[in-house]
Amino acid sequence: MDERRRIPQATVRRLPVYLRDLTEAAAHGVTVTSSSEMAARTGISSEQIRKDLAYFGAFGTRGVGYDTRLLAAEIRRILGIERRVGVALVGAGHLGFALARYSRQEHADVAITMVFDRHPKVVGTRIGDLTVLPVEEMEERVREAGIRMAVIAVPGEEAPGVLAALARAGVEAVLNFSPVALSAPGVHVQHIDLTLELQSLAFFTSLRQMAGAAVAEERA
Amino acid sequence: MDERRRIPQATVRRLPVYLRDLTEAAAHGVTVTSSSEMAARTGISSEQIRKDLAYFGAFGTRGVGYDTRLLAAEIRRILGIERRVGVALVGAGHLGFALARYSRQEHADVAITMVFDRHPKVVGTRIGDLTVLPVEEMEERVREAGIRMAVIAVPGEEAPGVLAALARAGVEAVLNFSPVALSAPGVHVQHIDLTLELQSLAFFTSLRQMAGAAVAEERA
DNA sequence: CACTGTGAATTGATTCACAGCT
DNA sequence: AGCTGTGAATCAATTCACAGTG
Repeated sequence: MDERRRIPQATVRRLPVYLRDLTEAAAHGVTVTSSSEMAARTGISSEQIRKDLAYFGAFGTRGVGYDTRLLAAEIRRILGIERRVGVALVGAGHLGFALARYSRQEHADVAITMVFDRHPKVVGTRIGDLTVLPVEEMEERVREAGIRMAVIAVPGEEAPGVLAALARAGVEAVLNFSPVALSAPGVHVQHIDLTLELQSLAFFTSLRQMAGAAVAEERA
Repeated sequence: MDERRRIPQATVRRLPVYLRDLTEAAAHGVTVTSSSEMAARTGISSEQIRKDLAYFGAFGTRGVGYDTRLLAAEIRRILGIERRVGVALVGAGHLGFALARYSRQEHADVAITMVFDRHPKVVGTRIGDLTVLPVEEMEERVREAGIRMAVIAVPGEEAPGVLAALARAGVEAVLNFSPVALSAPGVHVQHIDLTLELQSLAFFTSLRQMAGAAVAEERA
C-alpha cells in the first residue's frame, strides 16, 4: 500500500479513536483483537475500521486479527506521535488552563509543553510544572523549540494576530478555540467553537418538537 | 418548501455560522446581503449557502439578496432558539467554568443556566450569577425547569451515569466533553474530545515531513 | 441585470459482499 | 473456519450551471 494516496479527513479523525481503543485493550491484557471487537467497543463499523487501516498498509493477520500493541504502534507512527509531541498553548484563561492540565496526563502522546499569555498578572503563574510565558516571547521560543502544533484559546480579536505569529514561528497545525474563522497559508487549522456547537445542538431538540420532521442522524 | 425532508447534518452545523455572520453584518448596519458576500466573509461557498437555506424555504429576493435581520430571525426559528435556550452543565471544573462563563455573554441565544457538580467544595460556589448545585438534585431540577440540552464536562468514569440521569430528566441533546463515547436512546450526543483532536492534528504536521504525501485538505 | 433557487453532475465517504490468507 | 483486505455499490455532500424572477 502506498502512503502517498489521498487519505480522507474522516479517516484521519478516526485513527486516534482506534489508538485509544487499542491502548486500553492492551492495558487490559488483550494481545490480539479483531475489527469486529473494535467495532463493538468504539461504535465504528468493522468495515470502516479495516478500510481506514488499509489506506496505510496491511497490519492484520487473516483469520486472526490485529496485535493490539503492534497496531497501536503503527497508528502512532502514521500520526507522527511515536515520540511525545509538544504543543504551544496561547491564552491561559480558564479554558487554556483546563486544556493544558488535561493534555498533560501521564501517558499522553501529544501534550501542551509551552503556555503563553499577554496579561502581566497571568505571566509567571504555573500550570502544573509549566510556567506561563509572555506572548512577546512566543515567536522566538516556539521557533527555537521546533514546535509544530499550537492551540489558540484567546479572545476573537487577538486570534488573527496570534495565528500569524505562530505561522511565522513555523507552526503547521493549529486547534482554534476562538470564535473567529482563521487561516494562514501552509497552516492546517481545526476550529472548535462552543457557541456554534450549542446552537446546532438546539436543532436536535426543536426538531423533535415538530412532529414528523426527519433528519440525517449520525451513525449509531 | 417542506421542513419535513431530510436535512444533512452538515447543513445544520453551518446554520449557526450564517446566523453569526448575519448578526454581525446587521450590527454593522448592513440591511441586505447576498450569498456571495456571505461566502466571502464565512469561507463557505455561495452555492452551499443557498442550498442550505433552500432546505427550509425561500428567504431571499432574486436580483437583490437577503434581508440580514429577517434571515437571522428565520435561522433562529429553524434552530429553535427564537427565545434564549437554557442548558444544564454538569461538571464545574476549569473546563466547565470556562464554558459557563463564555456561553453567558450578553447576546447569546443559547446559554448555560444551571450548573451541577458532585464535589462538596465546589457546590455552592458561584460562576457569574449562577450557583453550583449538587449533582443529586440534577434530575429533578432539570426536569422541573424543562431543560432539553446539557453539557457534560465530568471525568470519563462519571460520564455514562450522568448521561443516563440527564436522559431520565428529559434532556434530548448533549454536548459531551468527556473522553468516552456516550449514547442513550432518544438523545442526540455530540462529542468533543481534546485528546483526539490534538492527535489527529499531529497527522497534518507529520505528513508534511514525508515529502509528497497527499491528503484531502479542507475547503479554503 | 443580478441575484436566488434548484435539478444534474461530481466528488467524497460509507457499506456491501466476497475473494484470499493463515 | 475466521478474519483481513478490497473492488463495487450505495449513500451523502458539494459544486456546477442555468432557468426563473423581482
